[in-house]
Amino acid sequence: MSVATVSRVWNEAAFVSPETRQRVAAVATRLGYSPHGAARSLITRITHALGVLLPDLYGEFFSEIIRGIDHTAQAAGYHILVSSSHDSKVEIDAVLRSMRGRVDGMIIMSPDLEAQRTLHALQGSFPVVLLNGGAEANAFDSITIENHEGARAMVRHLLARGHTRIAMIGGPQRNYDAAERLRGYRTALTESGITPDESLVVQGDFSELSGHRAVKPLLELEQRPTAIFAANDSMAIGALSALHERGLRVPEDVAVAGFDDIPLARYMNPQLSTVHVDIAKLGERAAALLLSSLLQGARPRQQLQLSTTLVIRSSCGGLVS
Amino acid sequence: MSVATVSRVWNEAAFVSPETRQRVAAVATRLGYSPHGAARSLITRITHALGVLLPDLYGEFFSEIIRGIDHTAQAAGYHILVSSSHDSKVEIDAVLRSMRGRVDGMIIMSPDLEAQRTLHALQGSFPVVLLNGGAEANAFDSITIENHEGARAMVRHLLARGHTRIAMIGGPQRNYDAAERLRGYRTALTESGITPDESLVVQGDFSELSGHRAVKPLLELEQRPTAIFAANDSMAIGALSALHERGLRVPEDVAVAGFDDIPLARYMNPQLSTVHVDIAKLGERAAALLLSSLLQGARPRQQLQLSTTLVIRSSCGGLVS
DNA sequence: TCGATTACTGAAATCGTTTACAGCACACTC
DNA sequence: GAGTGTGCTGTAAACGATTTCAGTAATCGA
Repeated sequence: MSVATVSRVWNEAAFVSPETRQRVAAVATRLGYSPHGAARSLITRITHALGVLLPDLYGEFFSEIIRGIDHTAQAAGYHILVSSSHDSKVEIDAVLRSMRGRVDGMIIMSPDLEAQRTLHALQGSFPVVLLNGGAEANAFDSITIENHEGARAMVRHLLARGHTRIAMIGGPQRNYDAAERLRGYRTALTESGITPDESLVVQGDFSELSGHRAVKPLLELEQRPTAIFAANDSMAIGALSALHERGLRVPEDVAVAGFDDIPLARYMNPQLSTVHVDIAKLGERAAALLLSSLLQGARPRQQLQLSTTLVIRSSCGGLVS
Repeated sequence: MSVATVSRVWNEAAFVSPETRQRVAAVATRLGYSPHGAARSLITRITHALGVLLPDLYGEFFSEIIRGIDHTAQAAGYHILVSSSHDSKVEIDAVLRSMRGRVDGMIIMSPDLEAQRTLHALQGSFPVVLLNGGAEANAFDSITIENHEGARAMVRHLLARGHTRIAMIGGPQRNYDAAERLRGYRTALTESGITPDESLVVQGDFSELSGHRAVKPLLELEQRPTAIFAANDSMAIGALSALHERGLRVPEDVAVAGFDDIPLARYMNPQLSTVHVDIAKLGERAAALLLSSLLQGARPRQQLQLSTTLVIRSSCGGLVS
């Protein structure tokens, strides 16, 4: 019984007589044999694994992304190899190197604008899908959220409700999504003839704590804002709790809105108005994009945009009457 | 220039003259060379990857677990290969097989009591750490949460606050954690001379929605409960929102408590009392346990228990005065 | 000057598969 | 009965690294 025959049985390929097939199968189960992944990948050049590079694994946003990626990957028989928290060029390089030969392609989310440049060198050498990639997006397959449109729509809604002093809690500096959302905020304001007041923009870092902290300076302004728009839900939730602690009612005293629509947004009290992003779908689409480029081989680059929808709940006072 | 020399340069092993080292390094960067993972693993029998099997990737609990695992794994130069949602024996087998030769060891979380039996066969063949494994736990390295103690402590606190009709929203059937928490609830009741009333126990599935739904039957009881203890925070949050919708005040009308202390618990309104579990640490410990068994080789099996602490916030009325 | 030691480099086996190719029996055709 | 398929199985060469062992040149001591 040669190894070749065993291999053929295992792959259900070529002509193998039923009896040998039986015999091999029997021995295999008896010995508890299963093929060695690394050895197979070595010769077939297929690993059945997708690399996933994320900036961080904190919070529901990333949990949802991973869930989405894993969902479609698994359906296609792929595993995912996760690595997180890589912003600097050196780190990204290291991860990329250590994943060589272990994955068939990569999904890279690196909203840090600096790190984007690192990716430039990668171009074409290796199947890559960029998630929320900024400038470099069109050099790769990529998928992004309609950040600008989403933020603009939310601010327009707040304006329609009569708010004129709308504050924004921004995201981390150098973060692509954050920058786009801020831009959308400014667009909406100027479109309705309001000059953005820079004292109304406080910088956060997408964490609940930073949202909590951002409230103080805003309330100390001479002219208090009547609405606060946070660049993501976590910060909006932080802001919500800070407002409660100060005895301010939401939405009566201050309206609050977020961005992302993480699962818990609707369970807040008051329920959080936000810009809905189907985060899991973002992951699913990214995985699908990568898989299609793996299976189809060369094809023109694709740039996808995931649309957002406004979800008006009670934290901003409900629908415009 | 032979491949052997290149290998030596790359591994910084043995004697290589500085000049050759230079030359190799130069050519390597010029060609953008980096070693092939699968090929290395094949001969060294080291993959520098940890397999992670989770029942599901939904919610903050799992996101925190992954974060914890990834954190220590990454510090040790390991990646993690994730696979989710495997309850049936067939699925678990398939994943285990497909990971052979791709990972050095596995962290398996499979709270489903049925699936546990599947693992039995694995024993000893392969480094495995069980996360919250029930019956099979002592056949492997394992780490569990003090579910029973945590639940007991919380119910005792509610009793101390004068509640006598305490309802419980339980977790999925056949789930080890859920079963232990329920057991702790019953222990606390009987310890203080109260016979557990089965009509006060509603089954959920750890999701927010199920927590939300569980409230209705409880409020329709002739003798309403004055406190609701949910087997996890997600369900507690669901219950909270259901109570608000019905115009009931928390904690004045009904006290609510959860289990896990997910990051958002403290941002709820009212802030959620809960049993604190350092979830990320659970993941970290599991990874550390696995890594230590990989590096140290044979050593006696270890069983760890992660302790819990009571976090009393306002949703159950605060501290006992 | 010669052998021994040292410092480095190369040849070749190895890991566990896949796969092209060759080989072998048997049946079929002419 | 010779030639030609057909159906199956085995041999051996990959894949890209690591590692043992042997080989070579330079250095050293006597």
